[in-house]
Amino acid sequence: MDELIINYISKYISLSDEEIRIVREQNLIRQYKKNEVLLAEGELATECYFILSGCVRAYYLIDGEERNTAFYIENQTITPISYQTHSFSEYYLSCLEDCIIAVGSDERNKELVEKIPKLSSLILQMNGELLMQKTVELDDFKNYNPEQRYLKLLEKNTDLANRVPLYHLASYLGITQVSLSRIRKRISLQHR
Amino acid sequence: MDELIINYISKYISLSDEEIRIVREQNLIRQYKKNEVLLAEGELATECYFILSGCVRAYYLIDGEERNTAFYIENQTITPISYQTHSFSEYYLSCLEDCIIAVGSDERNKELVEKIPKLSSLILQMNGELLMQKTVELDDFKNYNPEQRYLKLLEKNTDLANRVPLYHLASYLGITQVSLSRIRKRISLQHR
DNA sequence: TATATTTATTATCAAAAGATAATTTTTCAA
DNA sequence: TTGAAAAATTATCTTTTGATAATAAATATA
Repeated sequence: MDELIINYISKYISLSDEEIRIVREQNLIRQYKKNEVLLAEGELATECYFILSGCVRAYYLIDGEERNTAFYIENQTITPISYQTHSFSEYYLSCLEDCIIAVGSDERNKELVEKIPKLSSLILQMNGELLMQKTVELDDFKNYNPEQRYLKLLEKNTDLANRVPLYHLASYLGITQVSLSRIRKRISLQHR
Repeated sequence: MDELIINYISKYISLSDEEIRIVREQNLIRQYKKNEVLLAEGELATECYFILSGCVRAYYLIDGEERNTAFYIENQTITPISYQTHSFSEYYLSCLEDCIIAVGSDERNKELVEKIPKLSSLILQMNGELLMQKTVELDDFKNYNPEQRYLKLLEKNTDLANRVPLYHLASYLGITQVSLSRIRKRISLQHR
C-alpha cells in the first residue's frame, strides 16, 4: 500500500533502500469510510494527508449551504490551512468515497525530514508546483464563465467529473446545481 | 533602496552583516515606466521580480480583451509561471505605475542561495504562505458573488482599490466595468 | 423486486450580468 | 486653462443565473 507513497516521492527525488525503509516505517496509514469527516470547521488541524485511494472534498458552510472548493484524489496531498497557520479551520474535509490515506503530523514530519534531509527539497518543489496549479486554477476561474469552466473540467478532469455527483461539481464551479443542469442541456442541444 | 529587500528577508530569517552585503551586491535593481511590459504572452520568462515600489498587473488577452488576474505591489514577489516551467507565458506583466523592482534570474538566484543556504528555508516559507493566500483567494472567489467580492476587496485591500482604476478592478473581480459600476450604485443606494 | 433515498432535471419568475452605445466625469498634457 | 484622452456611469436590451418548488430518474437497501 505504501508503495504508492514511495513511487510518488521517487518522481521528485531518488531514495536509497534505507531511506525507503524509513519512509515505510514512519508512515501512518488509515482507512476512512465514505462521509467521514477528516476536519471540521472550528477545529485545529493537527494532521496533513496524502491520499492513497478514494476522494476527499473541502467545503465551507455558508448560510447553511455546503460550498465545495476542492476535490482531492489519489496521489494528492492535503495540507489544511489550519494545519499551517495553527488557526481554526474555516472549512470541512470530508470523504466522498471510502479512502485510504497516509496521515502526517508535525512531529512525524519533522522526524522524517531530519532523517532524510533531501525531503525538504521535495517539499520545496511540491509547493512550487501546487502554487502554480492554484494560480492557473484561479486565473481560469476568473477568465471563463460557468459554461466554459464546466467544459474545461470535463476536458481536463474527466476522471473527477465522473466520480463526483453533479451537485457537488456545481458548487465547485461556483454555481447552483440547477444552473449546471441547464448548462448541460444547453451544451447537449448545441452539439447536435 | 535595497534596504527594503533586506527588511523583507529579515522578517523570515536573520542575516549577518556579511550576508546583508552579499544580498546587496547581488541585487539588480531596475526602474520601469508606467505601461512598460515586463513579460509578454508567448515569451519565455527569464526573470523574477520583487517590487520595491509601484504596481504591476498580470493579464491575459482573451478575445482581444485584457483580463486582469493579479495585482502586485510593494514587498511582493512575482514569479512568472513561465519562469518556473520554462514554457511560453500565457499572460502579460505590465506596470500600472512607475516601478522600482529588484530583478532576479536563475543564475543569480542560484548563486545567492549557494552563498546563503538558509535562504532556501525562506523560499520554502514564502511559497507555503503564497500557496495559502492563493487558496483562500480562490475559495473566496468561488464562495462569494461579484458584489460580495467587491466589498471584500474594499475592506481587505483598500490601498489597491484606490490605486487601481475601476475598469482594471472589474476584470480582476471577474466582471465587466459596466457591471461593477452598477454594483457600486446599488451599494451606494443601500447605504443611505 | 419493491421502496425509500439520493441525485438530476424541468418549470416559473425575479435578480443580476453581458453586450453595446451614448454620455458624463475625471485626468492629464499641450 | 483648455482641449483631448481616459475613466466611469447610464440606458436599453438580451442572456444567464438564482431561488423555489415540483417532478423525474437513478441508486441503494431492506
